[in-house]
Amino acid sequence: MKISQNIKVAVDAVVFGYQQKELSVLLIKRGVNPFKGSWALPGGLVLENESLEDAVERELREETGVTIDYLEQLYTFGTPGRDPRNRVVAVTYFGLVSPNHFKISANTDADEVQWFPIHKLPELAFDHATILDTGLKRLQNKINYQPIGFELLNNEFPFSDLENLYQTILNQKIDRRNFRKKILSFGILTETNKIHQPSSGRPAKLFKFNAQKYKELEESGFHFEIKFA
Amino acid sequence: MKISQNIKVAVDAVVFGYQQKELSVLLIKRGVNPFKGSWALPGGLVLENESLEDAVERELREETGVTIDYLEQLYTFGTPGRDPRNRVVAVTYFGLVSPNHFKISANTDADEVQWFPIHKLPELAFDHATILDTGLKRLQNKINYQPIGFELLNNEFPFSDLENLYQTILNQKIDRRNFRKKILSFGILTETNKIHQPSSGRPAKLFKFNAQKYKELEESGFHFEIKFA
DNA sequence: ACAAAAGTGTTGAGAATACACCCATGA
DNA sequence: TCATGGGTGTATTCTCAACACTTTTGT
Repeated sequence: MKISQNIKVAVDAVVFGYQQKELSVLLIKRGVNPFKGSWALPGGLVLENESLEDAVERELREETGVTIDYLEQLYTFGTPGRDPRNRVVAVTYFGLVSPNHFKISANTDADEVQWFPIHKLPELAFDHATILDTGLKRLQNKINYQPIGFELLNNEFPFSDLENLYQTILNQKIDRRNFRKKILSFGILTETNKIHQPSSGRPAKLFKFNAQKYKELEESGFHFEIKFA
Repeated sequence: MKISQNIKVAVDAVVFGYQQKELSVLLIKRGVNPFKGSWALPGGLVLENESLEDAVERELREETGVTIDYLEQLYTFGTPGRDPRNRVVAVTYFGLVSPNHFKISANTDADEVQWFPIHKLPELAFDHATILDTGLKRLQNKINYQPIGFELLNNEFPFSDLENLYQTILNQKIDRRNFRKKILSFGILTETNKIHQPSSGRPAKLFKFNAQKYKELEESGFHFEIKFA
């Protein structure tokens, strides 16, 4: 049974960053048709001998100059007609970028790539709005049971950053005392002896996520899990 | 930028069934090279104008004659070299089949399709062992926070079936009293007035999963979740 | 009467929640 | 001294875990 199939395979990435208490997504402005001039998720066709992960990383590098800190597969979108030219199956990825990699477009036209706060998104090309939404839901879910939030913070951070991050992503208030108690009880944060000087107010101790410790705990049956009132 | 890309897109399905206290997977015996004669997951190339879901359903129908009761996307495997012929990207699906759809191969050679208990698997073609494992993990995870277990049982079932199902899938003993209490407290089971006569022992009431009720509860913020000692 | 599976409650321990004031710093 | 954000403890409620005997039926 020989089937002549002419479907293209692409990768697209929903990449989140967090700065100044805002969650943002990395978008590029399309330079070619279709949807020329529209904003879209970074991505493109997979090369013949390239793994899917390599393809995403390459596209991100080429189109945005961003260094990605966390990457996992999100979902595959393949409905016929989602690309007006050919049939394109898009394997999408979910990425996180830490603030020190937040600077973008070292090697591309600065007009063509930009962080958009999640509440100020432009119209998106193709079905990218759906993809983005899928990515956001993944983030909102996963942050409750995997320590991925740390990827969106500096290596060393004051506790309030973590609080704010969760509040921003989940879009709800959380109890500061209970949250701190819970997170600290996990024993996956190391207290550094540095302190952070906020623009005003009392200085704060800086903490560090201890990935090594987390792995150990995980292997001995520990589950990171946060619930909110 | 024109890229000539010659990657094929396939779908494969990890389909689970549950009968006689055993969890089984649906496999087919390959009739063509490569891996002719090997067991493999049902699947095949996507047709030009067919959605991915349609493709899985078609392949399952054609190759196994099975009617699927639950289907969701699992993961996409695309490492170059996973198929020795062309580059093939496989979008894999995770399926569940209820006991009344357990009969297979109405329209295919009976030798070519078979349920294999999860602990008596043959060698599998391609990277299908990895895919199967991914599917099994999905099942083991998801059964804890989504009411998908019911898809593996008859429409009406005695409580012990549910207990055994969880024990089988999670491969651990669970406390009957606590389990029943927890599940019933959700209010997503309807007690029928039928009873089930076991081969020996006291007859049991039959229950039914109330999908309507579950949807309502879910919309009002309820989360199905089971934890075990 | 016995074997087999169904059905059923209570108690203690630990976790989640709700809640408000003092502290350290810079302006 | 004031404004700003950091840091901390307790009492109550709820949920989870541990645990064993009685009931109904067929043989």
